[in-house]
Amino acid sequence: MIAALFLNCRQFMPNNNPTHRQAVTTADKVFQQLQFAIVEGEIAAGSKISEPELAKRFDVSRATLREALSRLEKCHLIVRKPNVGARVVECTIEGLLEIYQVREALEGMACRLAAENMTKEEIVDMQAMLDMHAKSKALKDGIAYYQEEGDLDFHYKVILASHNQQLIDLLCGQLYHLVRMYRIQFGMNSPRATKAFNEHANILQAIIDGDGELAEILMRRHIGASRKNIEQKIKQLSQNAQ
Amino acid sequence: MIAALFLNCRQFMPNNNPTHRQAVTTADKVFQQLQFAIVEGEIAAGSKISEPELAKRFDVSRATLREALSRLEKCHLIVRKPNVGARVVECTIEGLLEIYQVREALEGMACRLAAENMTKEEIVDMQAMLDMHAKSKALKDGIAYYQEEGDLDFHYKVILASHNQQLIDLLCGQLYHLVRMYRIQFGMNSPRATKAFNEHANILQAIIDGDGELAEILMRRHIGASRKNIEQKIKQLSQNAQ
DNA sequence: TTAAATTTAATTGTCGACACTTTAACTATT
DNA sequence: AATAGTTAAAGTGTCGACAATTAAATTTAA
Repeated sequence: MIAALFLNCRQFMPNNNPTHRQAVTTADKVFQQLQFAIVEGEIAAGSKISEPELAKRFDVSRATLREALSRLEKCHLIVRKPNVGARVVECTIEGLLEIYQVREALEGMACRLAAENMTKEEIVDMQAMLDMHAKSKALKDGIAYYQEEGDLDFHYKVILASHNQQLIDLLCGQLYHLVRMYRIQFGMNSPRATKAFNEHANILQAIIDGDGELAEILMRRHIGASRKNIEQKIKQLSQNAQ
Repeated sequence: MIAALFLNCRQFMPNNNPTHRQAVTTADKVFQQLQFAIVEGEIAAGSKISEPELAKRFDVSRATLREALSRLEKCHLIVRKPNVGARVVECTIEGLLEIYQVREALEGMACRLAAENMTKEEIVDMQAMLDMHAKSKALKDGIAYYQEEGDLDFHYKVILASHNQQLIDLLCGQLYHLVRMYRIQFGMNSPRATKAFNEHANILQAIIDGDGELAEILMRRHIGASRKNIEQKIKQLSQNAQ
């Protein structure tokens, strides 16, 4: 049971991503594999991307590969220069800060809208999820990792509950792959397990009460706290390095 | 002088867009022309896009055209379905509302960051712009249209002043083309000329004071008021139609 | 020896053609 | 006449090759 959970968790987000459609074309498959490889660091951040090499590696034509690259660019995982080529995006502290600022704004708004638009079914579903998270806290092993994915799942459900397609596309479609990339590459896979859970519970309560204003404030604080937590860890890391 | 202004204004945003690079490749040019055609309504909203037809019309290969389509999809001007094709996005009232909600969140944050990060040069530049807007209010002809572009220019400068590349890409790179499309297709080219100017002035003052919190609140109100204004106009339109 | 200029190699952008899927038209059956 | 099944047409996805540009290597000049 738990083992299966871990197995699935590795690709949790892509599979659970509501904006993530089943791959039908070969360009889709190449895109997904490349996305995974970049997010997980198998293709190093900042490294140059060679179209002929990758096309051979995936055994597809360059046209197909370029279609996949085009989508990677869409979610900011690579950067392209005309007549020069593509590079995997670099993970900088400034970049991390920028993403969290965007998330604070967008997810705050999503949370407000969720409080205004959420259906009863969605609320029940969300409460069930939080209950599950509460029980899993008792487990000794894998708490951090589960909480990590649980955190993402919570945020996902809130975003979906906003019923705003633009927000859903922006957050789930493009931004979250970058978020995951940063978390993995900086080794931040256990952010504030217990505190985060309590914050989730408070946010959900505000949503249930239909208090959009409070829900937005709480979500922004939640994300802001997560950002500060990561910044602090990075600071420690750089101190130890010296 | 004024005539030249008008001439430029027609393509104001694309040219002034900081994320808008000079077209070097032919796919770039096709993309820009298609973008303009869709935003201006020359290619009807909701209409199907035929790759062979457009390729012939622009005298390029389908590969080049598809590269251009890929970028149109990136800024949500078209929607693609695998093995079926692309359609120009439809302008619905719900869609308009969604965009304004996203803008309220993102530009609010951009405004907060601008208050924290703006340089003296940027402040001087912005004050000069507002002074120019104040004088142009005296002109009899073209006030509305100028204010329209002036409004966009103000928002642009605020977004740039946030110094957050993610925000700049999201807002200037993709979202604003949709915003312009909606304004043009719904015929909303003169939103609250005088009121908007005063609001701009207040926002700039908050930025100069370094009061990020207030700057964000004012910007959100400003965009919210603009949204309500448009919603009201649409309501009147649908009433007259009956 | 260094720096500039030229040539070479490699990579990206673009093209036309083919394979597969979807949609439309047509035929056959109830 | 209406529906189901079949066939034909159109459109999208993919491929390999050529053209244009950039980066590297070599040569030449100071």
